[in-house]
Amino acid sequence: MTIMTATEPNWRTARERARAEITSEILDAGRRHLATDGASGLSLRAIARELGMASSAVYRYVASRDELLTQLIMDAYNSLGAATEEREAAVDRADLRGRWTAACSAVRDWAFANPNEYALVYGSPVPGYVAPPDTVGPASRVANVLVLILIDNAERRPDAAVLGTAQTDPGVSPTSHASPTGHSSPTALAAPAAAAAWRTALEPLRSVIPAVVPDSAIQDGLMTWAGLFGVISLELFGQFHNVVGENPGDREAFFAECVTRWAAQLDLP
Amino acid sequence: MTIMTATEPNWRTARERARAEITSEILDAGRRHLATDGASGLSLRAIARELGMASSAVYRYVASRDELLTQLIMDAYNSLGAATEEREAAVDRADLRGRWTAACSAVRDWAFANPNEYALVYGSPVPGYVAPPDTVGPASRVANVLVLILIDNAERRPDAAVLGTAQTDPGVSPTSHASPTGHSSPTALAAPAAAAAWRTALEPLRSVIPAVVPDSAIQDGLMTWAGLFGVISLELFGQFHNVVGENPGDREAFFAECVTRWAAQLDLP
DNA sequence: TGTACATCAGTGAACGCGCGTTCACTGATGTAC
DNA sequence: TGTACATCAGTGAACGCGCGTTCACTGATGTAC
Repeated sequence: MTIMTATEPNWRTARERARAEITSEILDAGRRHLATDGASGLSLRAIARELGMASSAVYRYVASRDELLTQLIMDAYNSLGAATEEREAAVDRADLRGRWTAACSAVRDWAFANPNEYALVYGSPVPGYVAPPDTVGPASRVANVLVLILIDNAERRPDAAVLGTAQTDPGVSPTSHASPTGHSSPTALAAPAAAAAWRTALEPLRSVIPAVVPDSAIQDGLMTWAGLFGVISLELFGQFHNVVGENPGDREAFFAECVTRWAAQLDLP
Repeated sequence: MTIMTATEPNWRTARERARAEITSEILDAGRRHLATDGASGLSLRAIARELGMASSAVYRYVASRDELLTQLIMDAYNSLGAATEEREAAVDRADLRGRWTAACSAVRDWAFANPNEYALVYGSPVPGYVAPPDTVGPASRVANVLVLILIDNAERRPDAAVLGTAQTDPGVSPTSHASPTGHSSPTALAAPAAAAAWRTALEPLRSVIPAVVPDSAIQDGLMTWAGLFGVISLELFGQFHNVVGENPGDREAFFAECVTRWAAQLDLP
């Protein structure tokens, strides 16, 4: 069973090597079960059965069902995060639109390659399960990539920052960088003081993003972020039936057009 | 138990009245169970227990667990659809922006009032469950409301249609009605023939929408539709932590700003 | 209005299944001398 | 290099639980004459 090789010299003992191997086999089996039965159908007994071991043996590797679930969630976030970072990093730093496109399609590709892990983290929450704080870091890797693009874009023409910050320009709700129609929000006209409420709402993100990025760009960033995951979720969860074509290439073409328009909304060059 | 009143004269017998009453009690209990245990935790035995009847008695009202689930899904779609239609119908027909705002906030309000039913229909699909075709109609009620707004908006200035239809304007990807930056999509520059792919992808929706509405407006409509459900899902499923503020009014203010900007993207007056 | 029969709601026991988790135990692997 | 002891992987039985669904049965409600 345990093959003695010198190819992995950093493993101390055969026992540890075997342990790592079986642990990852358990995680793999868990991922496979996620596919057929969903998160709430994840069963330690079924995994044990699949690996040909007694159900009690799994407890040598995993403390409980919930711990396995947490592990799978973290892995999913990290896998998606790594895929996105990698694809985005391959693009020339100055090509903001290219970076945006790379990141978006990396997310979509990952989601369709791993639909159940996507559903696990971006679908309905597992009832009765509460995510431990360890998941926060991995969960924000995709967002981080997108935020960096926003920052680089703002630094490209830093004048926009002065126009956009709450201090210098309160109460006005710029509908979009790109709107020539010049609608001002009805709320802004009726109650100038309350119109800054959306800026206040952005505080948590605002506090971790440099001042070059105007509030309005943060708002736009969040909206495209929501659009990205909205499009992917609707498609993956079956809401595109009779809406977007199902012929080869249709879904991809629709998504590509979304990415293009999001880029325009973000004013990426 | 059964109170004899003449207030519902259309009920033929006491038996039928009781039957309808208990059926709806079962559905209510099902909805309550959805809340605590999620769709995959929905249990006929638990419902029977809650109603104080033998587990086998539920089968007088419901053929199987899957049938109950289907019923709950249809009810959810209909409830959301009715809420949206009602709120939107209360707005002056000419006030397109008001109608859009009413529809959007109706969806959000309903989602937060019925988080589990929302998750049931817009969250991860229930593993092993396939929705019967009866659900298609109710499922599209929200979309219908939004589409009608798009149509009325296009009819407001029908010239846009000529500019936007595939026949007269193929290959060019207008990033937005409202974009003054004038980026043309890189795809369009590289391969004009393939650039119309996104138009082809819109065919299913295209075929049920009058020609006054240009392809580009359909694309924008789909993107805001995805943005709407994306924002609601991300918020409801807990992805706004450390992103959008959690003080009273923050989430609402953020959403209101989203609605305003979506309206601008759709070029609503 | 009264009786005979049909319909239907509800019962309780049972079948066969799967689950998470614990526990005392065996036997192999690793470590200290 | 060899032995004695500690560590750890894996076993199999058990506990107590919940589930969907079926079935023969009782008793109440409705209907036709």
